[in-house]
Amino acid sequence: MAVVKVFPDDVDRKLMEVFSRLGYDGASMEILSQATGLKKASLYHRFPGGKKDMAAHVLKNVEAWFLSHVDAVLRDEQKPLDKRLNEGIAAISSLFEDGARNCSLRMLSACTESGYFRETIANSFMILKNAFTFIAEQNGLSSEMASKKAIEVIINIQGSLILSRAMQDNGIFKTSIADIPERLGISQNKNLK
Amino acid sequence: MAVVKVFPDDVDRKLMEVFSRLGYDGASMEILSQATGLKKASLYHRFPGGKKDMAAHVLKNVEAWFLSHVDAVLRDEQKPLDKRLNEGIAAISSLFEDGARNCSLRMLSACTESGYFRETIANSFMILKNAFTFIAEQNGLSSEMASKKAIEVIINIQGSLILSRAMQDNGIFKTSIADIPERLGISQNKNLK
DNA sequence: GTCTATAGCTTGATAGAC
DNA sequence: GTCTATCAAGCTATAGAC
Repeated sequence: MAVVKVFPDDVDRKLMEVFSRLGYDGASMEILSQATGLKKASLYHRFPGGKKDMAAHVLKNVEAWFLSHVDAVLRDEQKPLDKRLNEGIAAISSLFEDGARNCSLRMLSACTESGYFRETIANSFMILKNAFTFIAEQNGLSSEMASKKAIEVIINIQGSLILSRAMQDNGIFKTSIADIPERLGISQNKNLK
Repeated sequence: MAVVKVFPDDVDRKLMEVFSRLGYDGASMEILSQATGLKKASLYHRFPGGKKDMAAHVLKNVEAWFLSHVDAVLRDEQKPLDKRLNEGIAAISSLFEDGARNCSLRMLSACTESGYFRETIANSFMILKNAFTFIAEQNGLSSEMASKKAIEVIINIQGSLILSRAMQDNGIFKTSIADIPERLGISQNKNLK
């Protein structure tokens, strides 16, 4: 399977990496400047609103990424259900570097400017929830149960990411990710291409 | 059931509240001063090492709290298994204000000084893991399975807390918390005093 | 569109009176 | 043990050359 190139633009990717590692308040303009290779004035040229604009831009990129790499994938009925699911899971795993990278949504959801980002972050989580609910329903679960299971999947992704970083053991994330199909009651066919 | 008074000392409690809301980098000395009602110089008198000392002190308090309100409770064999579990869960729920408050461990685990706190944070998570593993083993689970289930419990607490805050719906946390006994295979006896 | 230089403010931290 | 006053450093943000 091809490696998922998370963000094609280098600056976008570096901004996401810094915010997801240090959060909004920990990511200073100096750090963001060094990470991107752009001087501070250049960053202000690209993002007139400053740091808030940069973080909002990262969140917008993350939302678009979830739409194309998870939502669209899980809803692509041209492929078998379990294959779609595996693809979406693999994408998520690569976004978080198999447990080595924190989630930008989480890192930007609790900071001195959290009010400014709240709606965007909630929307991204909702996209994920709806995508997993869709595939769970297609697998035969009731609407209510599918929704519950979808939330559990997101909880497990977020929680295992925290524990993986805290315990410095990516295995926690990997195990949690590997259990997602079973959690949704979708069995794995190992012989699929 | 008596309300669990999280931290008896007012200053300790306020410090915990600020760090758990804004994280390390978002919690400025000015904010910490206003929250505690102590001027900055007074805070430095109590915590010569400054902000790092304050955060470390919060983490030490949290660790002690987990030992007394969760670990000791789950291991108290004088009480029936399900009652112990309910008590520990209720304590955790009150620490996080039924889903309204972020976890200090998480908020301090990813910041510009995260290396300074890493061991303490990992230790607190290990205390929780061992406590839940203990009660799961007592319930008849194999050592391996009990450990796996204990990690799942912590993952669910952390993940549901994130989602609750992001979606502004404490029900997500409450549901996840309520499912813990079932997750450990420990049935509930509603008639227990 | 990127840079150097700098303004103006906030930060973490300290000195010293009481 | 708490306070007022203050410092040097780092911060976000801007002006203006190229």
